[in-house]
Amino acid sequence: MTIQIYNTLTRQKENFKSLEPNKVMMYVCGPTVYNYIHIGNARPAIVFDSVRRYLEYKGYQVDYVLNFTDVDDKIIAEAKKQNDTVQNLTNRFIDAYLQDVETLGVKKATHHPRVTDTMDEIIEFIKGLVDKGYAYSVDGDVYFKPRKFEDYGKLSAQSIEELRSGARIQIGEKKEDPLDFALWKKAKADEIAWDSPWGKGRPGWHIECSAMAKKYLGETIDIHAGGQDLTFPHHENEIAQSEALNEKPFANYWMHNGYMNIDNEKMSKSLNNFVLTKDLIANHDPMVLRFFMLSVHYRNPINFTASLLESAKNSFNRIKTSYQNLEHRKATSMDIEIDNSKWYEKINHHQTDFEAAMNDDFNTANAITVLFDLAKDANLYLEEKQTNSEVIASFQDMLKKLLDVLGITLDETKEALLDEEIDDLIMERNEAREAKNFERADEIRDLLQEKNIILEDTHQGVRWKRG
RNA sequence: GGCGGCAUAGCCAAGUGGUAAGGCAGAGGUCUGCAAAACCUUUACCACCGGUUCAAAUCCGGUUGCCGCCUCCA
Repeated sequence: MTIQIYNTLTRQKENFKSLEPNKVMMYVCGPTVYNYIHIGNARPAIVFDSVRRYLEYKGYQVDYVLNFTDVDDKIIAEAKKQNDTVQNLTNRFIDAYLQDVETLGVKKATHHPRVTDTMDEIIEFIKGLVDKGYAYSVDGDVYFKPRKFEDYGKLSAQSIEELRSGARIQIGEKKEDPLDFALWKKAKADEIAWDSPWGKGRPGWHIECSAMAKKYLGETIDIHAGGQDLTFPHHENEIAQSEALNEKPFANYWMHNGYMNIDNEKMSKSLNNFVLTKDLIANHDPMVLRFFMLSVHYRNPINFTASLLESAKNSFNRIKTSYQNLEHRKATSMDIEIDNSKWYEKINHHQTDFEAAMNDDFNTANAITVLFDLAKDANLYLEEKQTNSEVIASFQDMLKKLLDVLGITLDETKEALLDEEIDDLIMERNEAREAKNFERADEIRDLLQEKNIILEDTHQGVRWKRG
């Protein structure tokens, strides 16, 4: 069974075939680092991390590149505002970004290049485009000419004439055509700048990604991904730059994730309606946020509200609880000699279903449904009078394995020992229950609940969990 | 104006030609000293109108509503 990917370039699902067998080269557009990321920014990080994890699960070695745009107009403006250097500012927010996404279970990229560390390659790239006649310099600026690139508009499905009507020339720009976009921007008096054949300046936004993708992955890559809003102009321009220079396809598959909405409107820095990731995960289980995001197909929009997150938490709890109940049952399971093949078959069947869901353009919503099915069967198994520890372990292993593909981990540290006082209270309650002193038993249960410890009486003894 | 997306139960969300997955919330039941957890049962004129088809949530045309890109944005 092959993986199918919806390719924005062709607007249809295609069978995925990597350039090299068992290897995938993947580039994801990263953040411009002048602020903390909001949960909309976290969506591509999570979604494409799951894509990567699934590809790895399927045996591919994935070269995953996620860049940092660490110099641009907004960064310069923000640094000025904070009376800090561009470098200090960007270092700070790169660290913050990495910390946020790590908390969300995102694996580190193979490479995390920064624009400011890729300056030589960027300048070389621009030189090449100028030499080929795709770009021209005017008074310290360098512009790319989309008109010269025949396929311009192929990703966003727009004709060059239609695009032209919407294009504007900003004051101070010296473009030959409104569609032309900057590859190199001349530095203003006190701005951070690099030397180039066109004088002191810094790169335009689009050229960075073309140069970084080429440097770390090569001239043609397998998958290029990012948010839907990058389709035009950013990715369209990347294609134009890279294919104009390299004369070969830039990326075989283009993937774009849908927006994170808030009150049904796009969450964005410019609309100022965002929720910072760091603020949210300070008060909520980051795995719940991840689960929430993956419960919707990556190309569809997600509306964010507190109650939807709460609902996702309850959903996730179903899987978590199932795992914990398996864990609790381990102690009283024996290696009984009965035929367990039925359960093993079920477990394997769920794995197959999970893969089928993921093969279908990374349909994590359906993959999660399979996790519910697996948890359901685990719960049914726990209804059995006698359980086998190997079957229990198989359920647990499969749950963990599939959750791991989605980048979701179950917190097992809670199994740490309770302190003695609590332990004593549980013992006392057990004695009270045996003596049918239910008043005292309930009192103790309420007392522990105040300490966020929930007791559950089962046929196999008392089970506890944190609330 | 150009391009694109979306509309499925109280809520969220899969499903893109064969008669509606799953989860949350709710209701009833089983189990339990009571709870909890779990299990069982239960909830859909698939925005509207027309067309194609033996058959449409799914394809085509139209209508309405919402959203996005075309300008920095994941």
